[in-house]
Amino acid sequence: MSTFVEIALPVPLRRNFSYRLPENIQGDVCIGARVKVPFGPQQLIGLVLSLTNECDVPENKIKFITAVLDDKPLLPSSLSKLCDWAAGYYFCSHGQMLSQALPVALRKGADSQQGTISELQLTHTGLALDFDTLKRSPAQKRLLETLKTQPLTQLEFNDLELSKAALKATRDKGWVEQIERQIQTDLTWRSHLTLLEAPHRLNKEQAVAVATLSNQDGYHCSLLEGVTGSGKTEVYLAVLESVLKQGKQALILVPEIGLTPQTISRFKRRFDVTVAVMHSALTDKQRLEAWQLARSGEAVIIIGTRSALFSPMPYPGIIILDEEHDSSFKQQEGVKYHARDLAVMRGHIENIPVILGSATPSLETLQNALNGRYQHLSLTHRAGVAEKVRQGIIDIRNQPLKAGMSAALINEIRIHLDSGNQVLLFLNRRGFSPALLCHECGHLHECDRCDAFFTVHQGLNEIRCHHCGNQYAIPKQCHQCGSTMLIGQGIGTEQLEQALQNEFPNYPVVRIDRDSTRRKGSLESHLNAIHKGEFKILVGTQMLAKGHHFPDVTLVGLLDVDGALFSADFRAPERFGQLYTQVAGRAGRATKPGTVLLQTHQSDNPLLRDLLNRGYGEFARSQLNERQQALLPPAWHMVLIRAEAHNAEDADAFLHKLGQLLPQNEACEIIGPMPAPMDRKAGKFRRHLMFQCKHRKMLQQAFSHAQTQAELLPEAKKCRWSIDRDPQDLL
DNA sequence: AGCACGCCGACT
DNA sequence: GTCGGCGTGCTC
Repeated sequence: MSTFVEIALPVPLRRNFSYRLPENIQGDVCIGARVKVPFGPQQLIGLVLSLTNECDVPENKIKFITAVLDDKPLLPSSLSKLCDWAAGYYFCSHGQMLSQALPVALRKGADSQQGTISELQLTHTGLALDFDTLKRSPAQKRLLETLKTQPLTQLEFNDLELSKAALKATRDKGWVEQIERQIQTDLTWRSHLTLLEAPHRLNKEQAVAVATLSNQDGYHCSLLEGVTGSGKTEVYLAVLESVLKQGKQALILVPEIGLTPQTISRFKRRFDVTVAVMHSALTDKQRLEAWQLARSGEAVIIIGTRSALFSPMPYPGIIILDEEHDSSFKQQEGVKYHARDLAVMRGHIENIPVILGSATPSLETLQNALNGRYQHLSLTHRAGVAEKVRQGIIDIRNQPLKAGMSAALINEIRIHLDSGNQVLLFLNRRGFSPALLCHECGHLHECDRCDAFFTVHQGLNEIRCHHCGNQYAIPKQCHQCGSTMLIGQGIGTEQLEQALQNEFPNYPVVRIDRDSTRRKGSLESHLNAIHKGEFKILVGTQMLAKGHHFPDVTLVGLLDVDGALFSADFRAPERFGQLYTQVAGRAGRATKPGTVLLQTHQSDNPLLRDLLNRGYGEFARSQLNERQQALLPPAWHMVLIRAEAHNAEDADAFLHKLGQLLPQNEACEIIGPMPAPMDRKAGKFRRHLMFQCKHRKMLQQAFSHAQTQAELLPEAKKCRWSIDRDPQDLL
């Protein structure tokens, strides 16, 4: 009879915890069940990892389990295997991994079995109501009319895009009530799949892809490389049809920005099945409901962002990850897992196919496709686009610039505007100016907590540090010499917007960046206005590049190619290639050929020439070659250890010791400790240590050994440190 | 991550 | 006098 249990707890500590089992529940606890345990001054909920008879934790420290919450494992075995593997791969504890994988509500102790879902429905009064009396409240009227045909879940209510106020009003008047309904496991879809619309006609390439992808049994990973507008989604839908017809569920992962109501409705329109949507804006309760819909098998299509990867599926059929190159698939806080890599692993474990789709595949995926680990399918035909995009480089060496724009660019903008089209300009720097300069003494105003300059935000009359929360009113005088001659240095989107408005007073300008879209829903309303043609000039940061299509844009300008292409990060060229290809794909359509213009000081740069002349595919292949030469990912494997402390020495000392625990040979490389690209951030010093290995296995073994030792170092307590396996950026 | 404990500034 | 700011240290 076991007396001890090992528990995974959702705390950011890289270890598990042991507890004693009280006599009265010894027989009733199984591996994988949730338990409530005392942890310091609080009670936490953890998962049982194992039952043992012995335990080396000192007698006086070990405590008793408070309660057992589940009588069977919470997660299906495939998911606990995935978490197991991921904990090893990302050098974290099971508890850390589980706190990513479990809906918060379950971590807080919500009932896992009961599976209820709350729905809105009409009350008796509401049913009896004459809707014509609601002429002056159209939103309420629409809500009541929808509810008359069917009850709505919270999520379906969100889809209606009605305000919370409208709902509140109808509830306050006693017309609408919220009830809890049992999730009924309606599995008729498994034998009778109904299509709501006829599939589109596929072109030859699509048909080949669908035929290949539909005839797979068991695990296969495929890269679907399809240029923008080549109809990847139609391929997904056709493959889904065959998966669903076999009575199996599908998991679809999309980037954060890609999960729009349009994307979701694309899937809902085709199949008459329950679609569960999971994204970061859900409340804990909504997320739990979606999770339970997936686990019961009632949800047939589960579509979501990164964390939806951990949705349980009793009838798993396929995993599709769209825009696989997108960096939002990499978790940046807590366990820094990559949803793409874990999706492939999950496919392995569940023994189901995985499709990675992109117009601009990441070098990681491309390498796997080229060496045959993944199947490589291509869609090269852009539907409805006759002419190839015109592309041009504007050499801005020694050119006078107006708010960052050369005369050539301004001229081109005018031509496109005057022929009635829209123009899109990219500048990846928000604010008015990226620095505030004293015209008399040359002093640049620097954040007192970071190694960074303040950005001037003229509209807010503030200077802000974009790296911590620091903000002040724009100073009247120089902090160094007292002069009042302060000028903004450099160009941000806010200034570019103003300059364009002055230059083209007859063409309305809109700016899309984090500042102009801070309010919830304002991005959508801006985008709508753009589609209606209310704006002719579009200014924006990367935000504007991803996922949005503007058919009337015929000119795209990239103002600061140099900043994007030549950053300290080794992935900068890859990212730029992807950005460039994505925006080029957005310019123009059948009747209106598109133009893309790049401003650079390095017009003969070979990278840039390569990208423009040969396209992303070839560019990516030569990049891959360079990474191989430079012993960088994906050729070699990398783990980055970040340490931060109030004084730099503490961080350095720890990383130095850690470095000494790592092996030294020709198949691995230790770089650092060195200052992070931004040495001081939010008042703390940040240091990096990189460990790279030729072989994945060696990195795994060497680092997990070193990590265990490092935890015990006295230096480890003097700083905060984190591990980033396969880092996406080195910042 | 929480949460407690502990030590210094502006308020009923 | 104390309420509360967040630095530090611990959690089987």
